[in-house]
Amino acid sequence: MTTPAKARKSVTIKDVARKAGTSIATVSYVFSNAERYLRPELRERVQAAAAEIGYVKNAAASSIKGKRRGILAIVVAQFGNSFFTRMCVEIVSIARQAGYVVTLCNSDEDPEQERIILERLVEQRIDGCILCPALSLEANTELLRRHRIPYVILERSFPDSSMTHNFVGHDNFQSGYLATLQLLAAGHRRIAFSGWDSPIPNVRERVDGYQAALREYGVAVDNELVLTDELSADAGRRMGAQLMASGVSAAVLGHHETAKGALLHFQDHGLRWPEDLSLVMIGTPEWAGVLLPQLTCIERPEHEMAVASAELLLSSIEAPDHPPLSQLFHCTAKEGKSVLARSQLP
Amino acid sequence: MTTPAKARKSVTIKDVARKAGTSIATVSYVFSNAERYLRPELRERVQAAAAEIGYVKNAAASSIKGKRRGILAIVVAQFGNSFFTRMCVEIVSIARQAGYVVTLCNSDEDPEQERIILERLVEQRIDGCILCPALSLEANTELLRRHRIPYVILERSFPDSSMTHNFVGHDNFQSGYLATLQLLAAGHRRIAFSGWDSPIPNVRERVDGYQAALREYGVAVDNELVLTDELSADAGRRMGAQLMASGVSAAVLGHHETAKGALLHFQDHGLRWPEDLSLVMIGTPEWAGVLLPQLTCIERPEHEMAVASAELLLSSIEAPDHPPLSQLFHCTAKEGKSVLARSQLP
DNA sequence: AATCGTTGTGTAAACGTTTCCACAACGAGG
DNA sequence: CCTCGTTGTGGAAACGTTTACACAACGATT
Repeated sequence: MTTPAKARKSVTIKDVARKAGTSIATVSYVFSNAERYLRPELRERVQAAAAEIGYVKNAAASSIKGKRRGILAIVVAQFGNSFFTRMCVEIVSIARQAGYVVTLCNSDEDPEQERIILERLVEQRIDGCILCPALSLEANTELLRRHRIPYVILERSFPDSSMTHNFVGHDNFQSGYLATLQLLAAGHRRIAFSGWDSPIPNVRERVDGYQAALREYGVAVDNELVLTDELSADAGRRMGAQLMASGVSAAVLGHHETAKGALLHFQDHGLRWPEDLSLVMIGTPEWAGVLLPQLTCIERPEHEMAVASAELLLSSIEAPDHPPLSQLFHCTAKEGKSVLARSQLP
Repeated sequence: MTTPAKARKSVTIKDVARKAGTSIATVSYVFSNAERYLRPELRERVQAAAAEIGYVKNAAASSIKGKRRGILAIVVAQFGNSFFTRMCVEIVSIARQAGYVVTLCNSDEDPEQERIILERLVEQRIDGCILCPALSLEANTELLRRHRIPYVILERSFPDSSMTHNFVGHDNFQSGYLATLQLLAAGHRRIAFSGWDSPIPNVRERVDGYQAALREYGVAVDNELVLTDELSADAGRRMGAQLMASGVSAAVLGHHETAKGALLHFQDHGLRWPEDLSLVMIGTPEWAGVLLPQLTCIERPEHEMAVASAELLLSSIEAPDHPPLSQLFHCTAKEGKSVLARSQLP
């Protein structure tokens, strides 16, 4: 009777030591302690033995002796959102250069999912985390703090958070302000705002910026012109219809997801931009590049934000007791063809 | 002189045991061995103690005793490609339900990057991997096989691979065929193909499908009409120009990335579809949803493919010695407004 | 009262690393 | 020839878990 081929045990440091005719300590020094001086001949002999039997060190085992884990995580609330996708790509590549593997997670705007994800990440004893939180902040960052896992809050800020958390995000007030300014400067006075009806402060801040810009131009703020709805293309279509009915000459599309629906509605119903309605959109989704006439977009400095958050995380891993840092980035207007200059009449 | 606050050691199973007045074995049973019977009172006491001092088990430590690691990985060659992004979202969510955390990696079409990534993943002793390989297959899957890490090749197949690898992908021949068929059926006869000039077989197979469809309709294959170029919007623009100059009445846009450039070129130069040129695109990028007139797209069954690859991976983790399985999915045409029916003249 | 299952609990030996520390080998100085 | 630094190497004790196994406690059988 033949014994069934049983799963071969994995190759360990011991096997390498035996093969190279040395001790396990030496092998460990070769792979995990570059400072330690070893006779070059010995070092090479060990490496050759390792290569021959296909040894790769076990990061899990090494981490329980206090070495760093080698894993970072990014937890975002909207993984499909290309703003996050693009930043993730950059963050992952920076992290890899620093020797980390990155776990990407999607909470899908669900704080409960987020909690489950973070618990699993804590189980894995990740070295650090970049978090774009769903809805609320305290509940889940508490978990990270208790386990002394350095983290950076990305893009979504909450009141008073700068004292307790590392933060990288953009100035939502400014993006709302800047968007509105494009339209005001072109002579528009009846300007609507459409956006996501969200409990997170970002949207509210954009509206505040919008209103501040209006006031600066002496335009009365009309709350009827602030439209918000849920985050879907259908909701966007509804708002598109409302915009068409509202009689405004210009609109700020405050969130790309709903903007998509509004634009589809416009196309379906023959509304042309900028002839019939001037538009400025906050954000630069993939499709903004192919849609003509090109929209004027308020662009977030994605690259800088990705670099900043990655570096902030890496440095707070190095210095865990460093006081929290906040970095607020500003947007720039990327001019398209969607704003029509209009005679300056009331 | 005050001692500096040193990093508190992490909470371990021992602390819980001490707090609950029991042994570490019992604590371990509570958290990692659901079958084991324990007095309910004891179980609860342990859980309460753990909650109180904030214990979370260390997955790394538990994995070195042979328990599964709890980490899967997806390595794709084009992370920004929304086809992959959307599948990733689904795979991650299926994996999470099975208790895994998923690491997402981007090789950026670079086999060397891919190797580095896979080596790190092996270091982490991941439980399984879904891989969309850059350029070649053998070099890097060898590493996974040697470490007995179950894997599934996604979307990119290579000759003879079905014997050695698990595979989930779509039938590129069929997608090329189906795209061309839309145009042939509408009466077109001079039909161009534009696509990515890639060493991976996918594109070649699409061209084969395109040519097979032509032959089936008795149309002579003209190699001049097969355009390929690198993967960029600029290359797409070049091909757009070539298409306009070629005098064809219809074209298959064989890859969304170059298609984007071609469409921009068309828009810039006043070429309208379907009036001036009928178009069918293989793939459904985000922007296909907003561009009017809506393109007829050849759609891959993303959802089914995501589910299939996740389940294939999970099941080959359960049964590592199961022979490799290949699943080939078929595309469907999603009709838009970009194909003009044309009188059946030669 | 001695024996025997049951049932529940804890001791201790792994797992694959890292790293402290002891010590071997060796040439130089007495 | 002995001692003493150097310098390089390896023995062995951790790290936080899991789990085989021994055993305590207890009621039921002889």
